[in-house]
Amino acid sequence: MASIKQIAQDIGVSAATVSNALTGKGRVSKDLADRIRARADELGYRPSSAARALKTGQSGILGLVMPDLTNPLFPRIAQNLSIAAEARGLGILIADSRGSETRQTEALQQLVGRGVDGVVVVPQKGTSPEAPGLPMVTINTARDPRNTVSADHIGGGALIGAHIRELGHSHVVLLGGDRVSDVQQDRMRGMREGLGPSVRSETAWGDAGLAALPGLVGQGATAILATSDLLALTALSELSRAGFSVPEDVSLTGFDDLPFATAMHPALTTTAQDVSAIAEHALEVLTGLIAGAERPEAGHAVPM
Amino acid sequence: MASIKQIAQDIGVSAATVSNALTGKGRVSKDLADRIRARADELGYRPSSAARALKTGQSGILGLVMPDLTNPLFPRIAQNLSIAAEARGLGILIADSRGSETRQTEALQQLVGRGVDGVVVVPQKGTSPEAPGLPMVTINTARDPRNTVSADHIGGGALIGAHIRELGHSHVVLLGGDRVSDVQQDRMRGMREGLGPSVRSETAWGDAGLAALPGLVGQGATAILATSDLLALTALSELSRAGFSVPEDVSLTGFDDLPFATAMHPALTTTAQDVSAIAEHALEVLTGLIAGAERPEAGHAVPM
DNA sequence: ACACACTGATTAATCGTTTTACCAAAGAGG
DNA sequence: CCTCTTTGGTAAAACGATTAATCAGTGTGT
Repeated sequence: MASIKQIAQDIGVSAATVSNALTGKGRVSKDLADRIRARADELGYRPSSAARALKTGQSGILGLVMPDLTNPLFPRIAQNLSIAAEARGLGILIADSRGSETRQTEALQQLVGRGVDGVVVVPQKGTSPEAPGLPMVTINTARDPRNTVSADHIGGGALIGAHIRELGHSHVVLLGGDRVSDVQQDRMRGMREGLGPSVRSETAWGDAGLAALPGLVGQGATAILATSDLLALTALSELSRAGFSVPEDVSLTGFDDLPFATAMHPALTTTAQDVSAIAEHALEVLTGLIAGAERPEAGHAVPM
Repeated sequence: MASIKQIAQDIGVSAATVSNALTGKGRVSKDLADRIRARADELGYRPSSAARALKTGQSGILGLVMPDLTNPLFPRIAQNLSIAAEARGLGILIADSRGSETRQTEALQQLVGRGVDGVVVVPQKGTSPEAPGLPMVTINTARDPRNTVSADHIGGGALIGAHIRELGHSHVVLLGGDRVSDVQQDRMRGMREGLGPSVRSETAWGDAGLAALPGLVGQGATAILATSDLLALTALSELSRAGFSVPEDVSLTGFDDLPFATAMHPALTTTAQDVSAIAEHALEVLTGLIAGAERPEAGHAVPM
């Protein structure tokens, strides 16, 4: 309600002086500046973000396009991005593309229309959207050419693979949810690397893969390596329905370290992304781009 | 980039006419309006939301204050609110208070500073925040006097209680996470109502309550009624660690119907909030308040 | 013919802030 | 005493859209 003009009148100076005093930019005497600030918080003054945005061309708001908020991993990313944004005095406008690619592009348009200064996109599986003339960073995986920053999914997969190999397994199943997901592809590739040539591994995808699990275990597979915790949970249910118990009859690993993974009994073997570091780096690059920096030539992978 | 002035010059009319043509408000001849619109999308014109907000005093953005995005229930609410907002042409700025009450008030301040038109608040357990002179709706539970809309937690609890009673249980444990949570209090109250006087029930809270579970089951309790799915999952882990199996030795129920509840085997008995209806009603009330309507005198409870 | 309504457009003010250019007064240096 | 620099401040023009007030024509009814 209270404007800069109000304060100016009260104190008896010009609006420009008030602006200078509050932002600390122009030249204002220490004493006067103090009086202005005092009056400002007496009135509970808040600068109009609309007016400021209009004049400066910067809204101080970033857009965030998420593939699906009901998948627990993404809110975690959103939360960390919002922490990182807050630390920089920026706000975050979240758009959910809810699984559809068309909604993803719509969301992007919407955000542009609302005047965000830049966008962070976690792309829909298998897509690589573009923002029309707007600073943008992508959080995906190394496989995506437009990727800006991501967890080192290959490295994380390798960790799990190696762990399983060291436990002495010699026949395992790699379980993926969706072939078109670059992230899952990279996790699988990493797992194979970690397992090495000595371990026999079979690959199973999606619902068909889930259904095939009991059979594969019957044929001697001693471990299931899922590409996500959610998938591991479903696999667990499928296995116990078929009469196999974990970890007695077969080992099971996940990916992402979702809250329920540790609450499960026995706790799911899993691996955690450093979501906070990813968010931090994403915003670092994005604020750089907004300030006019060059786009870094290569994506950055945060270790697991 | 392209402004209204740009279009006006190109066509050879005044800026006012362009504005009128595009918003459909003033009087513009059909023919001219068409030419203006055509030129507008040739240039890819997007009205500056900052300018519009400045002039009209409305940003078209709502604020959303969430207690903790890592709890899977809240992203679901956020998602549904964002759907409801989108349908009304509004954007949503999300702030996460991450479990702290001070951060909750900070977040509210921040949103106000960013010029949101109104806020939806899902309060921190046991708190009831206020927004300074801003339209606001609260999503909590009937117990909260400032509540605007909520699931019928009492009714939901009663459903579960009745279900358990009908199954023939005569000695059960009500398991809560945190006493200060109004929502959990109401769920418990509902459960007691549903169980009726014939069923003996004991109440257990928090970590101490979890630890006491095996003992209580040993003393003859045949069902555990948790106030949330997340809590039920932890209870499951605690029970199986103690050698009890679910549902053979003891029954277990949850609340919220989180995705993992159905993925568990056996599936967790649980109850679902109609989050979509809640979101819809919350925005209905909020947009009403923004338009100047009176605050409805009582909170609205969406049935389970 | 004359007042009158209607149509289609324009002018100009306004929202609140930032910012450039300018100005007055005061001290510094010669 | 005159010029030069520094300090502290103001005036005014933006930014891009909306909107009330106005105005020039063109029919219309009497």
